[in-house]
Amino acid sequence: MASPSVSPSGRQPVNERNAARSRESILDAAERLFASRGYDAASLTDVGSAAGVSRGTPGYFFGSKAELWRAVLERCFAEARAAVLAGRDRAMASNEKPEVILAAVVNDYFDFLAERPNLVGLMERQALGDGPEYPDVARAAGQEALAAIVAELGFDDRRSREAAHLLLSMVSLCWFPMVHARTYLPAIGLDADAKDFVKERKAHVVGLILHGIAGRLK
Amino acid sequence: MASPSVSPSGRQPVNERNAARSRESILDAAERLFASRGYDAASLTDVGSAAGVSRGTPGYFFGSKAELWRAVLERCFAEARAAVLAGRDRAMASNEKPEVILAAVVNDYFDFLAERPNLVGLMERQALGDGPEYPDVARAAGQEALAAIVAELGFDDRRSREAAHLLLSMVSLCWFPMVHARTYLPAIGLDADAKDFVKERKAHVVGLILHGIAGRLK
DNA sequence: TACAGCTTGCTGGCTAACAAGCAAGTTGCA
DNA sequence: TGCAACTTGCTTGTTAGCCAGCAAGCTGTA
Repeated sequence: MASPSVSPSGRQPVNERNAARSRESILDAAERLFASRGYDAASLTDVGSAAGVSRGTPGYFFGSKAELWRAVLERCFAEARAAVLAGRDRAMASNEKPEVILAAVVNDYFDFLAERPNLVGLMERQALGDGPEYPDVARAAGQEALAAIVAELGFDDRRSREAAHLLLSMVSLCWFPMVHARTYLPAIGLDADAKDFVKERKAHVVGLILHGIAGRLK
Repeated sequence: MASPSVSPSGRQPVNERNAARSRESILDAAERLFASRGYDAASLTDVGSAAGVSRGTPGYFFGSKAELWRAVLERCFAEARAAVLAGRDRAMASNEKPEVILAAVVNDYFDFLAERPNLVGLMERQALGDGPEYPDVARAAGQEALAAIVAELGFDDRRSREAAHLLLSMVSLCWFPMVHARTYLPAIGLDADAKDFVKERKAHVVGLILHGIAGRLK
């Protein structure tokens, strides 16, 4: 764990107490363990020791395992939502053509997912019904992403359904290879770790999306 | 459970013993429970009672929970592989143009997944590292699907990589909406159960794929 | 044909491990 | 000193796996 900071007196506090820091450590550890092992297989004992606190501390701060799960999901999806909003603002400010923006969105989303394996794992597990259900937790990010796409493509209400399909396709294309990087990809001869796989994949996906909507913009 | 068959004497045997039938019942129950609840959350007691046998019987036939998991995966992927081979043969025999065949493949794959939620759940869980790892189990089906696509599109060796990306895209587009039908789809205003969602979605995916490869065949 | 002897299918009791949650105790800090 | 921030012991429940045993029914023999 992180080495304890030196107190003003210069002495090393052996058991420094810091509720905020402990909470965050627990959330971090739980996020990692829930995402990688799943709700059942990640015990509160594991979470505690990964967070550098005792077995009982996760329960002390979060009340129950189910509440800890919820807190992890909420923090994670809040981050995803913030990323969507940031991406939207960047796109709106850029004054580029929709094609260029879509390509950038695919690019950024790919990188975003690659940097956040925990988010991918958690959402995946939630979709599979792992852990207590909190069905509303992904809604805000989805709605905002959809609104951003609709606005960006200049679609009217009648075609927002088309935008939803397009968004779903983009997400599918970026998401699936992350989840199945160690199972399906090698089975068809692709190596997610190869030097230029990501670049190659991005190009392929951008190509599909742009050809797919060619002539249907505005 | 299935009603016991009538013995030659006409009497109903109370405890009909039938190893083959018990094995299949256990595999069926385990497939369902592993897929829906995950490896840890599905206990051997649950499997036994869902299969109409005692708590100890799954262990008797399969040795351990890990072995049962493997047996379930193997049966499931064997079925998937058979479906790939059947689809390939149908396509080869049809003499249709590649575009038509690709559209049919998307169509059939969509329906195949919709009819086999257990396969989807199991492969998803395997990708997430749930249960003991058997990394080789999906390989045969993937290889054969890839070979079929390459042959069908008339790609040479140099372009088999392109075919792999195309296959990956098709699978991603069909797969993701199945897994996230109750989470992501409603978040972007789509309803997987709506009357014509499937038709609409198929059309969208076929459109993407065909536009994406337009002018790159042969 | 009958029946002893054996195999095989299946059950359920037992155990050791480990889980979550609670409550009582301890320690550092304002 | 008082309270918040923890830890530790305990209870209760659940699990996988082992094992002894029972019963169905086959097989060889007379």
